[in-house]
Amino acid sequence: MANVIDKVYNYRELEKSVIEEFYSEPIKPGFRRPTFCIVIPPPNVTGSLHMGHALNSTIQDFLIRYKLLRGFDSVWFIGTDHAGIATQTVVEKHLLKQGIKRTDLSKEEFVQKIWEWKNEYGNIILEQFKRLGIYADISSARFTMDELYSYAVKKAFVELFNRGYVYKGKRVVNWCPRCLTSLSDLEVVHKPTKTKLWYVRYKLADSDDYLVVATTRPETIIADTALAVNPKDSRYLNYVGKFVMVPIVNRAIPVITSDQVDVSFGTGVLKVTPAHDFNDYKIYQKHKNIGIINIFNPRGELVLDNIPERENVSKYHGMDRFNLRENFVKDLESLGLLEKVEDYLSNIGYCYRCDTIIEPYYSDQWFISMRELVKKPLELVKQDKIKFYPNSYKKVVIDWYENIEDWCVSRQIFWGHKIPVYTCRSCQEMWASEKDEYSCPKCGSKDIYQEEDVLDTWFSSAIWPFAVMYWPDKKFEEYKKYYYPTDVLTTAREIVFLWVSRMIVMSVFFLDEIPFRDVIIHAVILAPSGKRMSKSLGTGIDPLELIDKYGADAVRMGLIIQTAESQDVKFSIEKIEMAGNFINKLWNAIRYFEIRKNQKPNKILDPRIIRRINNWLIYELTDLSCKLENYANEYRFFDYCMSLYHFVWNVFCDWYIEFSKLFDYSEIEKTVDIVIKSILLYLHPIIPFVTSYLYRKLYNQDITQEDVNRLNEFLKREFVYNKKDYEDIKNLINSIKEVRPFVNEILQLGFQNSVKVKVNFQEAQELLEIFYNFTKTIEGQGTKSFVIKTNLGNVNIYLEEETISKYKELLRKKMNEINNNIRRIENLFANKDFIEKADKEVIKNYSIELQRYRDLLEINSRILEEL
RNA sequence: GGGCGGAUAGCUCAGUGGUUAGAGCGCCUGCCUUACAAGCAGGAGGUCAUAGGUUCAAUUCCUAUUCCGCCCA
Repeated sequence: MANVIDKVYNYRELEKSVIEEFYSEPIKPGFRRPTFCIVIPPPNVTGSLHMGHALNSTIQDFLIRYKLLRGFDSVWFIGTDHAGIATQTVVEKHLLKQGIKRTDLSKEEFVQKIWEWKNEYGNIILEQFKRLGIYADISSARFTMDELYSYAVKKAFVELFNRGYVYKGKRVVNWCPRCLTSLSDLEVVHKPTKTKLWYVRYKLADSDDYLVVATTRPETIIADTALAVNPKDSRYLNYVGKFVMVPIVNRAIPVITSDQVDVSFGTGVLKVTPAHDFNDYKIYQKHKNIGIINIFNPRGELVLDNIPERENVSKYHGMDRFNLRENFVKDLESLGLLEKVEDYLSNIGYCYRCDTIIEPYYSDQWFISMRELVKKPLELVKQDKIKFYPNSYKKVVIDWYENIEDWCVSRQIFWGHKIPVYTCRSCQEMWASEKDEYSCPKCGSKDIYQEEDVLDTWFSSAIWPFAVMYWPDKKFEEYKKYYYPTDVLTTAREIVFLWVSRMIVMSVFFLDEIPFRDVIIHAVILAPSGKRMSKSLGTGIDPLELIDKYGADAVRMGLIIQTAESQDVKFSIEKIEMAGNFINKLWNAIRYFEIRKNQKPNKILDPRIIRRINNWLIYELTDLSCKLENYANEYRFFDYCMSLYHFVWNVFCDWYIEFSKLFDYSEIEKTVDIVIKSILLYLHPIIPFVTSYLYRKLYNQDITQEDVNRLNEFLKREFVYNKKDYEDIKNLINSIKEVRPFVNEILQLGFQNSVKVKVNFQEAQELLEIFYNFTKTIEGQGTKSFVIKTNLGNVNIYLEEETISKYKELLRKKMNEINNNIRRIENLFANKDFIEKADKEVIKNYSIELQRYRDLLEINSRILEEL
């Protein structure tokens, strides 16, 4: 029979053919129990596969395939996110390359362009997922703006609106003057930024005295409506209630008190600019009489309309924030109102999409009132109804819920779900509806309009786990029965608040049910330099290139073995190579047995020995499978991989295969078969391509149809575990390992092919032949020898005359070590406290150890004398 | 400012209150030994960040410090 395994493991061809097999038929939900279900964190529709996706998807696919092989109806819901601002920005840039500016197009035309772009490029990332081999029905991927999903979003909003959780209000929000939209707190990235602290004089209205204010934003002086000092600050108490004149503007503003003023910052006097600063806005809410003046338009340029003293600042009209700052400071200086300027490191907020400095901006926005909504989720998380891996995120989420702020959900961009709120121009009635509306339900007027703002992308993703199962359609009921709540959510830490915690809120609100039982927060893979991987910084590493170079299996396994728990790791290509080498090893091990089927060894030992060895291997396998199950259940993917790695390489290949070379194939066949089947099944969640391929080749079966539980039952039924065999073979291996270095050295000194030994394995005499074979030793005696004491018995190694002096040296060194160990343990025993307080088990172990060392010392010193 | 995590071999990372702290890569020695040179057999290499404390025993637990990273305000 011809060998079925190629000599060379060629991942390219192999993976190409297996991909076709994987996706030849859609993978459909089975609606049968037991089920296992995951929803994917939907990647942005603009995205292309990056390292985060690769790791995240590998983990999810691991779980999906692992459960699949354990008889579960394993379902993975996938899809993409419309990613409002992100997509709009990408398409804007795309159009700009063609010479089209956003402002050249009407809103409708622009949205049309985005759809065109989405239809052309939007599925790229899903196709890329195939390269990773994910076990999911890509053909039925959802999109957060597909028709049904959009309906779900509207339905959700309307429900919240009708139950009083939505309100519209004028507030200071984070505003991006480039994207021209508000942002939620979570969409603002704070970065320490070098700037200056300007010390500005504010003259009192009724005297020449003045107060000095330190500010990082002198341009907003124009919008000042008060100065504030801390009520405990005795320096300024007699100024409280007086008025000062805003420099240049010449507006009289009061000096007020506020606990929020930090006495140690600057001069301890704060300028209050409610429309352009969050803290100042808070002060304003308690002192509404001071007023609020918005001086910027949405692009962050000065407009005069709201400024009562507009004639005093008309020269600045139209200047943007930074230009205004420069000019304003210059004028302050020339007027002698600038006392000093200091360098200052300030934590400044930037737009997470375009990196523009955020402007706090007073504007009309829609909010979801969160305080009530998080109450139940908070309890559920506290009670561990949802578990976090690692557990430390539990506290993080709890803290966030406990300090929750209302959620600004309106965005002034074009791409997204329009807020489904309508207003009647005739009677001012305002209502929300998931259907298109044409007339006022109250007065019947047709003169109505819908809100122009769209919803925060994260609003639509917050309902993802159930919307993806067709909520609120009737179909959802059936899905819910089988797949809700989902089992695991796997995601990156950066969206724990943006997404994870909000999904819990929405799921509990709409379904009175948690969305998932477990949340895995995986590591962040940094560039080798330790910096964040980023395309714009050029620090990104493209997983697709890695797949081309090393194969998807190696990439998957390589990613898993470099990320244990959630500690961030620097990407190491060595781990990918390590995985590649491992797969090659596996390939060749399996190939070896294919070859052995038709080949007899030169030398055949007593079959009783290999039967013991078989038992040892089965014992190791059983032990392994217990460990693997625990690791998988605890999401310890690293440990899962590495224990398989060591079993395959250091147990199966290094020892079993080498042993097997001395025995007839008929003696190993049954054991080899079950071991190979097992390791292929266990490895399949990590390296699906090569395992699918080999399984088909060896057994002409689809590995995904197999069941680990059945295999384990078969193993229990057909094989015996024999602890004695296990321990003897283990000891044999250890004794070989102990003797080898010495033999190795002796052989390198002389011209012998083997070293003479006298071995005393009293209880395992039949293993001697193996021992000789594996240590390059022969049974025989000389005059001088030294002893190596192993768990199986003593081994005397005989020396040639010319090597003795070298070995004396070695022996002395060895005895020195032994002496040190003896002394260490003797000291321990001399300690009364130790004898009294240490565990008896520990003391016993130490005394056994001590005896061993003493025996060893005795033998060695005798040899030293005799040599 | 508040919170969290990290510091272990040259590099990237595991791990542990109790024998001699491990892996991969790199390095050194010897091998193309009939599955695999993507390999085999060996070897060198560690004050487990620093200082205290708890303990019979600390790299492991506690406290402080330093450095690095992240999150929140």
